[in-house]
Amino acid sequence: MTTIRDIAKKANVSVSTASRALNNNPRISVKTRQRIQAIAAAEGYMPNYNAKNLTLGEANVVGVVFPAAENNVQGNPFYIDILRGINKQLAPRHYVLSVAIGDHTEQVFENVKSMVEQAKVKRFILLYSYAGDPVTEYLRKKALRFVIIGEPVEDKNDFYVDNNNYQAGIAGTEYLLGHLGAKHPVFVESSHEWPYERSRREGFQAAILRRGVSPLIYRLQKENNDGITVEFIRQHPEIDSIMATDDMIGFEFYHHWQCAHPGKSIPAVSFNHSFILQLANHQFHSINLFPENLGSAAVDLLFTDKENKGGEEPPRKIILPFEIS
Amino acid sequence: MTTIRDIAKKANVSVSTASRALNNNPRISVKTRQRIQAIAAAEGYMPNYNAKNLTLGEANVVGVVFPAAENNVQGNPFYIDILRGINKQLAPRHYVLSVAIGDHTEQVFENVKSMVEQAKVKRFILLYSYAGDPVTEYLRKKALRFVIIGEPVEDKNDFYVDNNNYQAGIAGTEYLLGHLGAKHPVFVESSHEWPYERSRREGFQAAILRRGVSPLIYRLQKENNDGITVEFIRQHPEIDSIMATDDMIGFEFYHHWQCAHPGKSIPAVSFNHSFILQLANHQFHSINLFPENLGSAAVDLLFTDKENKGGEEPPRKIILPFEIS
DNA sequence: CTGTTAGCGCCTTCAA
DNA sequence: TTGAAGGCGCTAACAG
Repeated sequence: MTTIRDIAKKANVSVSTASRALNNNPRISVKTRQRIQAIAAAEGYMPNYNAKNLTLGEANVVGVVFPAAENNVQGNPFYIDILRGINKQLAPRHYVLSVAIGDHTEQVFENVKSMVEQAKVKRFILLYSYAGDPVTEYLRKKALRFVIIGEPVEDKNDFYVDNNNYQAGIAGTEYLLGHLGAKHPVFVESSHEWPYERSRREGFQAAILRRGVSPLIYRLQKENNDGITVEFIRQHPEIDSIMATDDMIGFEFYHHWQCAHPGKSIPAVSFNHSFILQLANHQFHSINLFPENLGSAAVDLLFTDKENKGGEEPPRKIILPFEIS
Repeated sequence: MTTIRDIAKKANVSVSTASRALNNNPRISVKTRQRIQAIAAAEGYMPNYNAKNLTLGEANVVGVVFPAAENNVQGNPFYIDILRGINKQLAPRHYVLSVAIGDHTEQVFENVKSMVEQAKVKRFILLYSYAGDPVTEYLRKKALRFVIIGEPVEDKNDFYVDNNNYQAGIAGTEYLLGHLGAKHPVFVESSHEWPYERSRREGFQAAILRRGVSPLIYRLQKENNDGITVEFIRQHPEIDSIMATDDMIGFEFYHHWQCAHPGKSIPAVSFNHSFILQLANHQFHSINLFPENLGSAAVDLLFTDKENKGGEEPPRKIILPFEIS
C-alpha cells in the first residue's frame, strides 16, 4: 500500500509538503503541486480514509436515514432511485453513503447516534419527516447538517428537497379533465395521511372546484376491507376517471372499479411511474417525480456550506419538476 | 468527548489495560474488566471507529452492492427489506452498512474499489450475480469475504443465501392445481431471463408435467408490446390460472386477461408479496420470500469466519423457506 | 495480570 | 514556499 510517505520520498519533499500538495493547498507552489500529484497518480496513491477522518475529526460519510418500518408499511422502489441519485453526487466528492434503517424508530435513532458519535458522520439525508421524530430533533440539537427529502412537517427552516405536490395535483387533474376528457374523477389516497398526499389532494380539489364540480375523495382502508371500496364504487356511478396518490393505490382502485364495471375502462393518473410496462388500454398514466434527481439535489444542498464560494446566499430548499406521461 | 485515556485515568490503569478491558480481553482479570467497563458505561464512553479502524487496518463496514441500473430496470422494493434485515444483524456487531450503487457497472466497481482500498472495507454483500461481473471478480481476487443474495451464476463455491426457487415453483403450481382447482395455468416471466425465473419455471414445468399437462410458458416482451400479449391470450382460451415470477408481472398479465374476458376472473400465484392490499376477488396469491430474512442470513454467513468457534464446519450457503398466502 | 512504548496514515501548528 | 514535530484515538507487541 502506498502512503503519503512513499510519495514524499519519491518526490524528495517532506510528508507535510506532500500532504499539502495532494490537498491542493495554495501554500505549495503550483509547480511542485503538479509534480507531486503526478507522482501520486503514477504510484496509484489513494488516501486512507480512516486516517484522514481520524485527524480531521469528520468522516467522509453521508448518513441516509430511512423511515422506521413501523411508520412506513410500504417498501417503496422509489428509495432505490433516490439512493442512486445520492451516490452519483457523492462519488465525485469522495464521500460514501451509509444507511440507517430498522424496524423501530428507536433502532434507527441508535444507528444514527452511533454514526455521529463513533463514526463522526456530520451530514445526513432523511427520507421522511415526522412530527416529533427523535432523529430529526437530535440532528438539530447537535447542529449537524441534514436535508429532508419530501415535505418537512415541523420546522420550515430545515433544508429540504421536494416536488411541488400541490402543482402536481393540479396538473394531474387538469390532464384528466382536459386531455383525457374526464368529468367526474375520484381522488384516491392511502390511509396514512402523508403530507404529500394532502398536498396532491389539495391540488386536485383546487383544480376541480375551478370547474365547478364538487370533489370526490376516497381513502383506502387500512385493513383489507374490499367490501367498503366496492360499496363506494357502487354508490358513485358517476366516477369516470381516477386520480390516485400512488400507482399501486391507483391500480388497486382501478381494479375494483373494473370488477364493478366488467369490460369497461376509465383513465387514471397516479404517481411514481412504478410500473415497468404500460397497461393494455393505455389509460393508465403516471406522474414521474424523478426520484433520482431528488437524491442528487439533496446532496447538492447538503454541501452548499462547503462549496458555496462567494456570490449569493445558497438556497435552503430545492423544488424539482415533475412530468406526466 | 471521552476517550480511552479518560477511562484509564478514572480507573487508575494504563491505556492498554483499559483498551483490553473494553475489548473483553481475557488477559485482564474479570474483576478489573467489569470495573473498567462500568466506568466506561458511566462516562458514556464510545470508541472512535476511525481510530479503531486505522489501527486495525479494517473498517467496521459491510459494503452492500446493488446491481447497476443498466442491468436491472426495475427498482425493487424487495431491496429495502433486505437492507433492513442486514442492518438488524449488523447493529449488534457494531458494524455499519455502506451502499455501492450506480447507473453503470463501472461506477459501481469504482465505488467498491474505493471502499476496499481507501476505507478498508473487507466484507461485502452482493444483491445480484452476473457472469463476468468485474466486482465479483475483484472481490474474489482480493480474497475478500462476500455473500451473494440470490443464485450465484458462476463459481458455485461463492457464499450465498437464497430461497429454493425450484421448490417454490413446484409449490406455487401445486397450490394452483390442488387448492385453487386450476387445470391449465400459464407461466408468465419477464424478458430478463433471471436465474430465479428459470428455477421457478423449471419447478412449474416439473409440477405440471407430473399432472400430464403440457406446460404453457409466456414471456412478456421488453417493449410495451401489448398486442402480442393480447394475441397470446386469445390464442389460449384454455388458460384458467396464472403463475408469474413476480407480482407486477402477474398483475400485468392478469389485467390483460381480464380485458380479454370482461367480468371474469382467474386465480393467480406470483412472487414477492409486494401489494399492500389484497385484491377484491381474493384470487391473487403471492409467495413471500421474506427478503428481510435473506438479508439477516447473509450477514450471518458473512461473519462465520469470525464467529465460528469450534464445532463443525460453517456452511457456505443458506437456503431459506418461503410461504404461500 | 498489567504497564510502556511504538505506530497505524494523515494533517497542521510552528518554525525556518 | 517548505520542513520538523506532534498528535488524532486506539491497539498490540514486548516487557515486567
